Amino acid sequence: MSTQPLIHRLREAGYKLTPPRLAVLQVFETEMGHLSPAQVLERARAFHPALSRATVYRTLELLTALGILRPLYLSDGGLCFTRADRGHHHLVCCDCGAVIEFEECVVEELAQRLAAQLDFRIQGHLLEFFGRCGDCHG
Amino acid sequence: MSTQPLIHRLREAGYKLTPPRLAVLQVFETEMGHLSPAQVLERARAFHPALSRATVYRTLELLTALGILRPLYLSDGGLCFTRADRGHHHLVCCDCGAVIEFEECVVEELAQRLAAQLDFRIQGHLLEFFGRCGDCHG
DNA sequence: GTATGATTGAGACGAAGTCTCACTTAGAAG
DNA sequence: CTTCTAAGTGAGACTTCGTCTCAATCATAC
Repeated sequence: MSTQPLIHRLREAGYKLTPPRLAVLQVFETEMGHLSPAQVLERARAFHPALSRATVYRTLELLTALGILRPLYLSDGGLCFTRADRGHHHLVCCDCGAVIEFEECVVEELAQRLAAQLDFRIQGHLLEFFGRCGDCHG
Repeated sequence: MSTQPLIHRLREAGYKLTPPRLAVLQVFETEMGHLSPAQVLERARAFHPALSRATVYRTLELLTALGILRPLYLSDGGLCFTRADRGHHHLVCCDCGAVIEFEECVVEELAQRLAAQLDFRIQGHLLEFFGRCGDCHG
């Protein structure tokens, strides 16, 4: 994700390019994983110290609507955001909350089929397995 | 999901069988979809009017630990619970929030492979596609 | 029936997200 | 460059949601 084309997308959609928005974009430029709104706020203040909590939420919502970010609800209870240009695959332990990520993706073909059948433009996916990790099932 | 064997599981695990726990179990006996804690509270009060919010959370946590329920973090922002004995497959529209469920499951084989590789006892899964539904993409 | 530890309800508490509003600013127009 | 204006912002009040505490209650074993 390079910031340049994203700036274009903002302006094409009629939104202004402001320091707070740039700061949030910059955070996700270097972040490959997922971040909570509080983490985004903390990191984005490195670029724009006056950034407020409300603006972080507004910007995350905007970038989600534009398909640049996507929300991710992890099993530890928190809402996070991640870049929309990747799939997410993980196993979550219901007991200890451990998250194991894996890369293998078996859903691309299904995605294309569903997109065609349902007239849905698919941007990404989340595949989550849950159960007990080796430490927790005795 | 019949309540009888679940009652056994509770007692075998050393937990008492109380009216609040029964009430929550009864709610999920007739509910095929997912419910937020607030919804569970509301519905379970039909069976046990004095039920408190704290107890709902405690019971949901307990039933999750026992593998009877599982948390589900939907893209509309809320934590829900659903019966753990099914997979969940849906498409979510980032624009309007519409959720389209589908049944086809392509992950069973992958689940078994990962379980073996990672020593993980898999109880269920969530497969979520996101993007824009037919109404929202122009 | 009694004893006892698990479970509960109520409400205080804390964290997280939303809303409002006066102020600021990005971008357009001249 | 300067002016104008609607979009965007920060601050903080507010609401909502989940957690914690603790005295009272209750399920179960005996």
